[in-house]
Amino acid sequence: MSIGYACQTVGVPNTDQKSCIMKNASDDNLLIIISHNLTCLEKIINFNIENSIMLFRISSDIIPFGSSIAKNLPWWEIFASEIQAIGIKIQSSGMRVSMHPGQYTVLNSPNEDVVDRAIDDLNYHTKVLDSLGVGSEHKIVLHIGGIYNDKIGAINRFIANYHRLNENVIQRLVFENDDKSYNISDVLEIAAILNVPVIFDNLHNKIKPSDLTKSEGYWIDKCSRTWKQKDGNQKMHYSQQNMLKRSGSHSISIWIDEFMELYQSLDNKAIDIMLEVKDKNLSAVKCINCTTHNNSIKALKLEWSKYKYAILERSPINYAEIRKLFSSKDEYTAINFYNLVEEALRSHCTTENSINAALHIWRYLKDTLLEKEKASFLKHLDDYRQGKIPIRTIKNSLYKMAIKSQKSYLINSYYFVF
DNA sequence: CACCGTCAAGTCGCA
DNA sequence: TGCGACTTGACGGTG
Repeated sequence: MSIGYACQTVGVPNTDQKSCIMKNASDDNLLIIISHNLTCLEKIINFNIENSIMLFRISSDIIPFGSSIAKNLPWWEIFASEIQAIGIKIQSSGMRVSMHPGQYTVLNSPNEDVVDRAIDDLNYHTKVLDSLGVGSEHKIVLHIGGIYNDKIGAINRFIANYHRLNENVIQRLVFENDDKSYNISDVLEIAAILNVPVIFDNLHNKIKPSDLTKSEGYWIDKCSRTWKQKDGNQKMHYSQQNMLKRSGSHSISIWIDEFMELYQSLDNKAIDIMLEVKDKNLSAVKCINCTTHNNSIKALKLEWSKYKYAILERSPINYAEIRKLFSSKDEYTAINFYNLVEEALRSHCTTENSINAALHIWRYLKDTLLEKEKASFLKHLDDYRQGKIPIRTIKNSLYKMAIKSQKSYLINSYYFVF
């Protein structure tokens, strides 16, 4: 089983992709952005390897306007060596990557122009994966599309347009159930006709179920039969509803108890799980640590080093509780640890606790700083105490100081993420 | 540096 | 027929 995350990282320095608006999409500007984005992708892949994250979705925005304005800009030749180097890292580490055109790529539109653009978009996504040199188990995930008051007609059009796709696109294509139009049994029916693998998305299935009497396990098992040898392990998408937002919004983090219910229920643990969640790699590492038993103590202590100041800031009680957990000779589990982490992160910071955490970070930095920087920090702290500035301002300046002093222990801390 | 409107994309519900 | 909502993260401009 590999567990991964989509498109971007949280708390990993220098991995933020760039984009631009259409009016700035000159060849020169696009090349600058593409070069930057490829550098970011390489750093993300490095991070994934270092953290044993073996599943990752590459952002469709890696090449801005890749299926339109940049279509004839031969980025795959200009950056051939960079792309190849990234591809080698992916393959030699055993990582599996994928791409996922968004809701605006609609293959079954009655509008021919929209269909043409969808085909261009699928060609573009295929070009990215082909350029990396990765095999056909590195997939492109597509939704079926719209209904247009005639679902049968829309499905027939989808099938007809599917046959217009190039063979190299078809080799990578997989279909996913959505939360509005095509539920899991709709997708399985279409996929059976076209002999295409199916991704089961648990949250979409909760919002638009096909049959309330069937369990998630039932659909996962059905989907498993659509995956052939050349497609690699079965994949699914997993996410949880953010209870504070509208239906379909992804949760801030993957709450571990709920995830473990799914994990325990899986008959086939060889499935790969793509998490769709706001905290990205943080949840991926969490779920990996809770489902892997080798080196888990070492991995958990590393996690603790990253989470500790974010927790101190919110819940000194849980901070103490986790320290106790690690110092005890009793057996402790990753799940116990993450339950305490989650509980702390759901709490709010008091001014006093925020200052305390900031001072803990400050202790690591103050000896490396100039008098001017020290004075500035103390002034900031005073302004925060008086409610003149938000804690974010202090965190940002501490982060800059951590970068400047090359304190990797601090740079990697999730204190700066939350 | 913080804040917030805008941008891209296609569909669908509602005047 | 046309418009706004929906979604997403970064842009781009303001203060």
